[in-house]
Amino acid sequence: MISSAPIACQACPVADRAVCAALSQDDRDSLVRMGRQRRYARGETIVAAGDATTVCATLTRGAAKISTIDQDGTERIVALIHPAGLLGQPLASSETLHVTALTDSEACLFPRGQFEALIEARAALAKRLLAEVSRELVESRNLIDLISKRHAKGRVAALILSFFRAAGHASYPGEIAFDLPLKRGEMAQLLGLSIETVSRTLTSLENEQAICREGSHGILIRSLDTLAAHAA
Amino acid sequence: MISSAPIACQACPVADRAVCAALSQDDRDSLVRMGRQRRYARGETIVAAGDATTVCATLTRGAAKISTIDQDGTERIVALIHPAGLLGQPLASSETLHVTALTDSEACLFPRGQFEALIEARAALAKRLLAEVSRELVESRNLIDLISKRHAKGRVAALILSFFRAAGHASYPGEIAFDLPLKRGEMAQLLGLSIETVSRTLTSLENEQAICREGSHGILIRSLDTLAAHAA
DNA sequence: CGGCTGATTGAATTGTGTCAATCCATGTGG
DNA sequence: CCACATGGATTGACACAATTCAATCAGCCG
Repeated sequence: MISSAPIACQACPVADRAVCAALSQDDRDSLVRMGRQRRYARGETIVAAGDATTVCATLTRGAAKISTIDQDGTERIVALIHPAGLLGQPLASSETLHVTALTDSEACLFPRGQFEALIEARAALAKRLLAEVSRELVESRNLIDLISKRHAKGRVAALILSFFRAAGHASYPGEIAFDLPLKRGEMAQLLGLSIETVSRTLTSLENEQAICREGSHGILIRSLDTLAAHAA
Repeated sequence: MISSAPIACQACPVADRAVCAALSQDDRDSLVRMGRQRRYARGETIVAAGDATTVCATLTRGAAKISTIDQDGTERIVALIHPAGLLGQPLASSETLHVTALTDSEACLFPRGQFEALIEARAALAKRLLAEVSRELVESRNLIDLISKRHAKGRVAALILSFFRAAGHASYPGEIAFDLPLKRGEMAQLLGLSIETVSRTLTSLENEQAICREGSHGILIRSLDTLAAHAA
């Protein structure tokens, strides 16, 4: 068990983008008092299926996946969360959703009941939350956009582009390196492909000079255009 | 152009489930005054890409799809909306999303600015909206769950089950018929398959007694178990 | 070092996309 | 009322892409 600590907003890398930004100093103080900050190692569970009704959180550092587990134990990824994103929506039942850290991560956890009470009391927070959930909805639809392509190369290219954009370097020229915090199996599952196809597709993209692989998760983009062409 | 009319909440089939249900009589009256009710024929555009920033709406009858169009003109469906669902999220930029009626439908349209002002003023509306958008987010993730399967039969079976559930008959025994308001091309596009594969998969499901087709859109479920097994 | 997990590669099989023909329902105009 | 055109759905044949099974490889930790 990794230790949890009081929340320190001054040091928060997403203080301006997270939903808490909507609050007055006073309200934020009371939110801080009821929340906890916690670190997670890669692979660690952040919110288990049962807890989803009792807790919600903001991811401050790292990356996370939201997934379901069906009866025969197969995991199915349904969302990827980047810093400032929400883990466990308030006001929505999601008893079957697991949240897991994809890389070493950090999050601020809030008791769901108290958090919802604060929503009730502060219209600004509700509005900000609404905006955030709407944003996640748009992202989720982008994800659907990704995977409803007919060919493996298109899906993989689109996934790479999506992480590239999430990493922040919106539209740089030249070569950019970043991390793809998913294992092959996770990519495969998300894209509806087999592990081997993902692997082969990546080597194929590398052979045609679209990307370079660095280790198993590092990606260096050599030709945005080629990727975009495949993803189209 | 089909005529638009003042909103009549007494006759609204989703008055209890739609977001407007959160409002007091007075507030609802003012919402009614700024909104318009309108009918749409199958295939008709409800919200065009550009309008998405100026209007939002509640679907009261029928079914709709939300889609993007990429540069080479290919449409890509990213969500399916059922009655009481939202068309065009307030507070989220979605300039590239088209909304189209899948069947003859009806919706209440609201000017986005005025609607957002009302959100600002009425916490209950914001909370209700938040709940609705969260629900759509869950549904969107279900959709991802649908299509991130590796085999065509699983995807098609899961889509049928999803519409079956949305149609309301949660868990009936025996044979149930309902309508699948998507053309083959739309199903294909959504599931990342070709039209022909969708067609062949349906005949295959029919051959193994899982479903019966009635016309091109009617589905009669003969074996929920078989479908569920494929969708697993 | 040996055992582990994850990634890659190869060869054979199966599934899916593509192209093309046909079918069916619907609607239109003569 | 029929002939015809139209858009969608279905079916077949073939090529190609993806899955499967199996072997190998690379990195990591005890």
